[in-house]
Amino acid sequence: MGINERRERERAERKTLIMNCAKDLILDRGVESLSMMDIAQKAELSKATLYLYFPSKELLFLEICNASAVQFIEHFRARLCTGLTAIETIKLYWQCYLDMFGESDEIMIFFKMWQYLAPGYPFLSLEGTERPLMIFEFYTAIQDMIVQGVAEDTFDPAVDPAMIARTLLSLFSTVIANSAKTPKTARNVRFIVNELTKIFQIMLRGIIRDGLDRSLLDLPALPEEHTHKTGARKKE
Amino acid sequence: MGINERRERERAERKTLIMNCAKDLILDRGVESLSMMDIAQKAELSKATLYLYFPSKELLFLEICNASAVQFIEHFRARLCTGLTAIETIKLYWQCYLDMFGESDEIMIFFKMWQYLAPGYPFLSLEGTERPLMIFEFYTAIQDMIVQGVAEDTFDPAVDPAMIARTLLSLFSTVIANSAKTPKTARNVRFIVNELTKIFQIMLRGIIRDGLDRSLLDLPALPEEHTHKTGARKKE
Amino acid sequence: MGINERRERERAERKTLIMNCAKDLILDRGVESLSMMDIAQKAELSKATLYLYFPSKELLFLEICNASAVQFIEHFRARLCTGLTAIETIKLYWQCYLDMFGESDEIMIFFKMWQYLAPGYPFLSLEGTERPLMIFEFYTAIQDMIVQGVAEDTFDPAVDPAMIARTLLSLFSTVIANSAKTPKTARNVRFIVNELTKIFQIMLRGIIRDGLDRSLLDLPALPEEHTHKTGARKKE
Amino acid sequence: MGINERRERERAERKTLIMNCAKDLILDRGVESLSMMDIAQKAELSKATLYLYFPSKELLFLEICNASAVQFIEHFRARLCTGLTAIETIKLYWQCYLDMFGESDEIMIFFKMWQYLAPGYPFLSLEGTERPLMIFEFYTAIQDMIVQGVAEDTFDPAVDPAMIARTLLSLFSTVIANSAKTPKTARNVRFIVNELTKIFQIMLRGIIRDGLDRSLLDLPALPEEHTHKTGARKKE
DNA sequence: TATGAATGAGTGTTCATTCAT
DNA sequence: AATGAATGAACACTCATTCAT
Repeated sequence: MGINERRERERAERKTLIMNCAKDLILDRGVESLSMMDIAQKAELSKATLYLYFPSKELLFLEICNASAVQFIEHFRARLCTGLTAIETIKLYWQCYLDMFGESDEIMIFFKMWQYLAPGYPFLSLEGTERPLMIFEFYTAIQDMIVQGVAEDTFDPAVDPAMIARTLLSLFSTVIANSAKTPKTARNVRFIVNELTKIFQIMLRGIIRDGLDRSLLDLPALPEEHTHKTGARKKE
Repeated sequence: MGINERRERERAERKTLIMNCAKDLILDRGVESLSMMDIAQKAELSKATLYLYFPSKELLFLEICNASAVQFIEHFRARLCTGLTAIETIKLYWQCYLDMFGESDEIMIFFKMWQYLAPGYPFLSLEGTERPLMIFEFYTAIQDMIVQGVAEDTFDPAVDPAMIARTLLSLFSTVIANSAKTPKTARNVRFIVNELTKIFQIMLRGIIRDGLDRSLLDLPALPEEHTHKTGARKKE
Repeated sequence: MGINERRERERAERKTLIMNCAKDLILDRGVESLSMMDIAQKAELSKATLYLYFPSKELLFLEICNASAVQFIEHFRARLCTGLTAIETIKLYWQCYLDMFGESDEIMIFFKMWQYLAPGYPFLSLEGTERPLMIFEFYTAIQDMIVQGVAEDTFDPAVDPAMIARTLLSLFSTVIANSAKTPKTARNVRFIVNELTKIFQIMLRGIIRDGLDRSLLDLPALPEEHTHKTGARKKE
Repeated sequence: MGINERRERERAERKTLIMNCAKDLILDRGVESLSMMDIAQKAELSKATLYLYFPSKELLFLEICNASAVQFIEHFRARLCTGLTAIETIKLYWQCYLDMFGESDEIMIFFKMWQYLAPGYPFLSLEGTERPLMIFEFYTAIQDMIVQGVAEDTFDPAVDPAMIARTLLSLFSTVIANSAKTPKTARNVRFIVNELTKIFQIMLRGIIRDGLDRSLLDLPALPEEHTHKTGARKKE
């Protein structure tokens, strides 16, 4: 069986290689204008070889999107512990966003891909899609926190947790995907993160139960020393 | 002179025909995959004929976008009167959205086009674009209202009006453009409008000055009799 | 009959107008890239109207070519008088070239058109062409002079007059048509004329009968005062 | 390594196939009206395949032109030896033209391509062209010979070598390119060659130093047995 | 397993020509 | 007589996908 295992490992490595090349190109030049030939050239493979690992361009893209989503979700789950209040969980979730955004480009790739592959999601066809998108995890995680917050009497009981989850995700998606459009040198991580934080905070204030102290919701700010970090992915 | 007038009228009608065909296709299948040949076929014209009315695909698209923007802005301006408080103006602005959204597809087309033509706007390159996009009007209108609200001591003085305007516009854009992706038959105008209303209300609650009564911000709901109306554009 | 005459006169005027517009455009931008729409716009007529006066683009061009040829030939014939030796006639012919080249753009238009319409002529298909090109007149005129020169014992009896005529015409054509490719401001009439004169003189020296004094063949040089004149056609 | 070599050989063969198809079409119907689709059809390939071998139409044409130029220049250089007088070198150069013209169509293709790619050259923009055209070699070779002839006191010191080179090249170009326009069956190689020879001889006589014996310049004639050969390229 | 080669179906755009009015 | 409108056929070029080797 050793030989089969090695085969599978090598196959996985090749897949990862291809996906990483595609990711680099997505960051550089966007999803729309990305062709299979571009990816093949970057990976120093032939176009035909790409099709040995991915049955189509669409599915390659989908896998990239999911892989990035998994990275975030695992990052989040690794830090999640039991016994947290809704507010604490939300703050943790938020901190994970900031971590990922400051330290790697996976979040950007995820949102760019998502907007390309399922632009309407999650505002529509939540149930209709047959594609196994990890996006669902992002969505339910937020939703669960809101539900918990309502149960804990922190959030206005009139809020619709599903809608809040959709809206927050959409906002994050828009802000982050757009920030990816600025050239790397000019992209100001700190600015984006602050923008996101403010929006998030406004949304939370908007759903807090009447009478509670708003300062409960103050979110962690990006530590000063992250300002100059623009992402971990190395460029050749 | 009668003949020249008729000619001009017919020409304008033909332009409108082409733009309407393009709009229908945009609503059906999105902007990205829309080709000049598709439009020509829909309009039952030759591709070359399109070029008699629009010098390029880009300018055809821009004209569609602007025409839709103008429709909204005129609708809004016609209802705008002096002496309104910020909150009243915001409610009016909002009502105009609802009117347009319930009665025609122009808002949808506008937001789809916008996302295609200036995808990062207004989150980036506010000043950088040299294209005379009506989008700017949408943006400044919201911003002005927030500024007025801060001045009137209705909104939290800590808010950044430009950021709020960006965020609101982005939310409207995302929700509406995405709602356009659902098949016509299934699209539930009432659902979308309620969604938008709730989001807007949450955002406003999030920026209201501490201590003010939130019910000040209650927005007009879509009247019951609009529920079954799904848009004025006829489909062949 | 007066009304018919006026009609015909007006028709001729319109034809001339169209041809002049085409000529201007040929001088400016060359023959290859010249479209019927360009001509129509310049003439402030519709494309369809052009077809009332010329059955096709090709025949319009042909007529322009012939008209320019006629201008030169008439210029030459008006100055031709009986009793001239071959050398004298050649010098006269030459002087007419210089006149036309210095004073109007007809020669340029003619050669440009010629190269476009019948690029191989007269090196080939002298007899094969069914198109009534005035080019033939240019050719036979030179040929006749060479024949006369041989008869008068000025030129080497071994020369083939037809071939000399073909070659000279080809040289003039190449030099002049190419000179038209330089931008108007830079075009140095004097340079071109001197170039042509030297080439012509070399050809004549090459065919003079052995033993005759070469200085017989010295050609008139362009008078100094023509240097700054670059053509009579006015530009709007 | 054998497989790579074979691949490269096959690729070169396919390139040659495409170029040869293009050449045939150029000979048949000229450069101006030649489209990529024509070439693809002739080569029994798809249009897209052509782009696997040549990045653009322009570069395909340029390569054809240069390849033909290289053929001539190599033919000439292979025969060039040191210690020749200017007259001898000129005669050799000439003989090489005749060889090529009698035995293959490369000269024709070269001149046709040249007129298409750099129509004014060398009469204008000698220095302005940034395209690495082999044409330059043709030109300087002739110029050098004239300079040498003047130095050796064979040619009239008043001649301008650059101008003579321009003129001769233009003549060759015109005659040969034009001769390519006659239908293959009718094209009389002998006639063209004799024509060229006479013209060349006349030009040389026109610039020989006064007093020298003209018979010095007698050029080699095409051997009788070449008369019926009309070119080596086979037609399907 | 990997790939070079190939291609069909497209893209936006241009233009000489026709025809109803 | 004049023209606005229309178009078919063409153009150079691209790209996701297939297949023989």
